[in-house]
Amino acid sequence: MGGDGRPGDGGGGGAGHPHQFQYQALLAAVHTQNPNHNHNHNHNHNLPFPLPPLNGPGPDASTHNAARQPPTPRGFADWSASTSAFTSLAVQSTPSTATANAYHYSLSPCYAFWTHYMLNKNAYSYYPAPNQEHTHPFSLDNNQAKDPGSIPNFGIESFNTTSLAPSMSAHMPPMEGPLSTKEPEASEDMPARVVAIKDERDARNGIELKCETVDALPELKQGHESCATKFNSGEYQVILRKELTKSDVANVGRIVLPKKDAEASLPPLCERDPVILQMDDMVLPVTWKFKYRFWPNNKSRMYILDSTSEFVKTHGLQAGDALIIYKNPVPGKYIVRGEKAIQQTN
DNA sequence: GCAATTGCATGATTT
DNA sequence: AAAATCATGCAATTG
Repeated sequence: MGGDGRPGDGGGGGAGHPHQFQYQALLAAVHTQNPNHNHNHNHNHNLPFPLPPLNGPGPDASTHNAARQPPTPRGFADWSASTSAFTSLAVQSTPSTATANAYHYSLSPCYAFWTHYMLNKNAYSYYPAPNQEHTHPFSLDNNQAKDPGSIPNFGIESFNTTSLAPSMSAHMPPMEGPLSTKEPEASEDMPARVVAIKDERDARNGIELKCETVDALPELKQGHESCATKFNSGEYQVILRKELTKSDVANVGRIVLPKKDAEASLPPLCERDPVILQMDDMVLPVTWKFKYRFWPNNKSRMYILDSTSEFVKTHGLQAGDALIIYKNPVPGKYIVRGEKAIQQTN
């Protein structure tokens, strides 16, 4: 049955996925649009932010599972092609001492930067610009600060990231720059505590999440890996990370989610009724609509994220890559990102 | 009848 | 060793 969370609307021609190409074209576009853009370093000035024609990011990225973002501010959604520049930057490995199966959790600088930028740019009342006293190769120095479209900086606080998951922090390269005002890394056996936006409780059908105050999370269940990225009064918290398996990417567009994380951070699934989760793509101007549900399994449950094939294809995710879900300051939504595994250079 | 989806069972791993 | 979790294959269902 197609009930699939196809895009904004009944995905008529589900079979062909011409859209992935559009997305990719979108991504690629930036490169050509911003020839100056140096892929490797020195982004501290003259960042490729030719600024988004808010009225129309061009490509018809609005179909399918994903709905194009409206020109209005919505969490991470409000951006345009220029932003995809970050994608290109993302392809870089980290110096991590990666162990064999190490998590390649790396908010690569580009992402960090992107986030940094976008938050500043789009957050409106949510997130004023990040603290600029951080110096970092990617620090936004003056650029976005001058972005006419950005909101004024109200007393910026620090933008920090707190890594919690033992497993994650263990491999997560210390985030640099703006993102690295990180707390003393939680050591492997020391799961840290995280402050999180508490809203799961109120999350009824995944649509009415209420973004309340920042509050101490009771206790992210043991082992729950999480990473809170803090921006002033708001936080971006990694609520779930899944290293994709063959079946996650090759199958029928469904990804098995780690039970613990799913139960801890996604809307509760009371019945068998699936819940549609809207997730803003972290690098594309689209909002994915995934069907979140579970299968009874033995005496337990298996949590599934459905209708993910477009997302996977669009990001070219393969086994070994990862799916990362963040909490979105926008009530009822999440932010999703596909993370390519770091290629190991022997 | 076929292809795409969905639901479930089972074996492998991990805890 | 037992229990829990998860990856995956496959049957059932749907369009």
